[in-house]
Amino acid sequence: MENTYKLGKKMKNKDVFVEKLRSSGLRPTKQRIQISELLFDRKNTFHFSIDHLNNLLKKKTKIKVSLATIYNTVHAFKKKGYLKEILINREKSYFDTNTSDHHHFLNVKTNELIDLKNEDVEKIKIKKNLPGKKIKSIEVIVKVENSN
Amino acid sequence: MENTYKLGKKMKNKDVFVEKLRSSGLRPTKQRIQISELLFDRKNTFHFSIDHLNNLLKKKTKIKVSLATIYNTVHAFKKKGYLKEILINREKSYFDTNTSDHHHFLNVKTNELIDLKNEDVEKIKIKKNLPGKKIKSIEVIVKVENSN
DNA sequence: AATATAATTTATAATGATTCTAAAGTAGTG
DNA sequence: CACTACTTTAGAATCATTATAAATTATATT
Ligand SMILES: [Mn+2]
Ligand SMILES: [Mn+2]
Ligand SMILES: [Zn+2]
Ligand SMILES: [Zn+2]
Repeated sequence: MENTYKLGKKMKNKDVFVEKLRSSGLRPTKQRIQISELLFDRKNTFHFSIDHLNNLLKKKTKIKVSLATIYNTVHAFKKKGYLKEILINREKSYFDTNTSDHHHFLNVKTNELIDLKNEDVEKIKIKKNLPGKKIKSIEVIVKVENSN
Repeated sequence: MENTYKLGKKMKNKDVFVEKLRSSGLRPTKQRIQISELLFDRKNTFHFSIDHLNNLLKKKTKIKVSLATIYNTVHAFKKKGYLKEILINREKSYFDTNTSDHHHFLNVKTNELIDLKNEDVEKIKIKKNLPGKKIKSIEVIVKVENSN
């Protein structure tokens, strides 16, 4: 029953994103729709840098999107909670289309990130607490390298 | 019996760092000795940025040390294993004089880091492993904010 | 102690990801 | 269509970091 539209016709993907943008208070411009399709119209979530997204746009789409708009859009999506930023590297920002709480493997050679499923990490227990502070998130990064 | 020198006289701190530098293959220049004293001649380890270290040098010492030398020295010390780099922020690099394996609280408002003692975190168990890869380190960052 | 050599420091320029600016373009509203 | 606020864009500005290359210094050698 999800993804219905008007007279029960299935919505086109584009319309889903138009809806999502509008309901977020973001005008559904062709740039934002195009970026939404690249980021969210997939079976699996993934991790990307601005540079990576820029290349995707150049390869997979006809419209030209300026770098400034890519930055603007990614930050808008992050602010709305559709993306998370991940800190693995000082040189570049990385983003994650998986916005749930989860942990990561990080290949230190390639900077490739791989999601850890929650069942793959035993619950983290912090036995200390800081007075006047509350825990906002707990993030684990497991750095890995080739084992030969 | 640690920290002895020649005829059993106690080494001066400076001499300790001269020794440490020389045994690391780094010439004991006055800049490196000065930075060593600021970073390592303390009761407790701490976290710092290049900017922070630069301010310390200006306030606490007479000699002038160029920014380039601060960068060079911090990177040399990191390479020798006397410092660790911590990624909490894309804007700046942060370093840690505690080079043991340990986890952190991070105050997301102030970017202040606080070490978690090993006994404060229940052992992290990763139940999945990546074929052909071995775990190099596991780092936990517990983000905290004011709880009012 | 003077000399030679390589390492180090330094001022300054270059880099590069990100942010800013302000002008042109576009979506929504009536 | 006309109006307004939002968005996109090219290009400039920012700023932490790194590179460059000349001057200085540490150390080994005579
Ligand atoms: Mn950001
Ligand atoms: Mn570095
Ligand atoms: Zn992820
Ligand atoms: Zn620490």
